[in-house]
Amino acid sequence: MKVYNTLTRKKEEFVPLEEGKVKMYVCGPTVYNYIHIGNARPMIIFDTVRRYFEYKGYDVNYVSNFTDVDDKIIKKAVEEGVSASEISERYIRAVKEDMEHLNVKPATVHPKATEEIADMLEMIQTLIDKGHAYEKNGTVYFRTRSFPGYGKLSKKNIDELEAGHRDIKVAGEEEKEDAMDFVLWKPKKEGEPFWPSPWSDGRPGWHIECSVMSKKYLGEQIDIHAGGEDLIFPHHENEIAQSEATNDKEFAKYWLHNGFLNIDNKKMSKSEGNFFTVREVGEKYPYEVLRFFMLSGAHYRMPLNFSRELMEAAKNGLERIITAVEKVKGLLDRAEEKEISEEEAGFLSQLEQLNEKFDAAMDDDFNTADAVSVIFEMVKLSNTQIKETSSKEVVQKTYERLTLLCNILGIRAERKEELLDEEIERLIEERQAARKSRDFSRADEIRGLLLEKGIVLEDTREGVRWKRA
RNA sequence: GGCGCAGUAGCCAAGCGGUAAGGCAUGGGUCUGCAACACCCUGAUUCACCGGUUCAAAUCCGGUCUGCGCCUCCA
Repeated sequence: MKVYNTLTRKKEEFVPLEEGKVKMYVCGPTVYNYIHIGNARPMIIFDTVRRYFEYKGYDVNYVSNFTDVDDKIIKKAVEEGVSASEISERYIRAVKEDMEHLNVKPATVHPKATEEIADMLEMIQTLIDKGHAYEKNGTVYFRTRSFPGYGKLSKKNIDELEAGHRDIKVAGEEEKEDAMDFVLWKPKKEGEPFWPSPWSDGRPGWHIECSVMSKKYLGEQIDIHAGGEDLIFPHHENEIAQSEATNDKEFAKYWLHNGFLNIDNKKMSKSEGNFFTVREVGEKYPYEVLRFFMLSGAHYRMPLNFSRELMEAAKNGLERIITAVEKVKGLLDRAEEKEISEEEAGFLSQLEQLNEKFDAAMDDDFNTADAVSVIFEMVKLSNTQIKETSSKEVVQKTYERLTLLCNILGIRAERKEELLDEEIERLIEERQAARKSRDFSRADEIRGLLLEKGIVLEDTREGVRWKRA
């Protein structure tokens, strides 16, 4: 199994620190608003990574935080005249709902920054004691130049960074020893939430959170640390500096970063006004379409463009998979238990081969786009080979394989069991009666009527099927 | 200025040294009362461009053009 490691800029064979176990940390959202579809990309990608590891038999300890104290949260709280925790609690709830809709499994632990302050104070103190941090007027800074490996993840050179930002440096923060130093702890301003500390009443800097939560829930060394590519610098670079300076051990072995989700080939941003929340998209498309789009649209490290046309294509593609799964499922009850024919034996071995092809795609740095294409190949195989006369064992195996692969990608491939209201049921029956008596104009009239209600009918050999438009 | 990514059919996209996966869309056909679904057929002598290496290149090397990202809060 190969994973692309940002640290080495190479695909590497995945070797866990501990046999059979994967410890992974994924930087979670700052909860000051509903998440947008760009936030959803890493959630879906790394949830899929996790599912694949689990499928491979690993015991995955998956930690993803909520940053619940931050300038943006405070700003929002002030705007609404409520407490910061009210804001963060509200949006944590919303994120969890969105995650559930997107079929993102809850993390093993979802730590919140505000509940880990004690451990942060401890790590900051250690850094001060070891000479990696210093305090000035209640603010604690990390002494960046004291960590020799600084820049190894982002491949940046400290001196070049400084040169490029002389203008910004002038803007403030003159009390720092060095422009590259970053904040570990900062004093409160009037009205802001705060926690007592040896240096000042205040709150932690952003980067220290992840170092602390990762250590607390996964240990000093972890297998995988992941997040969006924009976090490489400075966030992940700073985490490495803090964690390795504290623990004197390599922090994370593999660093995985997903590419951006773009709109009209431009990065989503609030200033451009070109962003959509997960909920907005969810009003127009089923959530599973969004998930399918994210996994089939491009490799996770590449930028992914979002547009109506591409979502339509994803919707139609997913529909094809679901239709195939439903067909096989429908045949399950009716299929006869009988000896497998020679032809079917060949079919079964093809199924097996496709499953291996799927694994090979996923083994190659989680190539979900390729993996999805294998599902399509399996769909075609199933559509052409599985019929009413197929033996039960073959139908069963096809159904299991198809749903297994979909499950690994977190794609819900079955329509929800849903009861139609009585009137609709009655209309469908009436239409069937009309068709039987060859009153096709009445039958078509009813079909049109149902379509207006968002019900699409399909007359298959196995009877009438319906789905939501 | 520094670091990095990408350019493959109408659209999306895989492939990363051995002669172009898959999906969507289009057009034709089979099935169907019709429609939908499904199936069959329809598509790149060619992978931005120019050189080079090689028996062999979309894949490696050099250069050019174009688009994008990071370097500041950001998934």
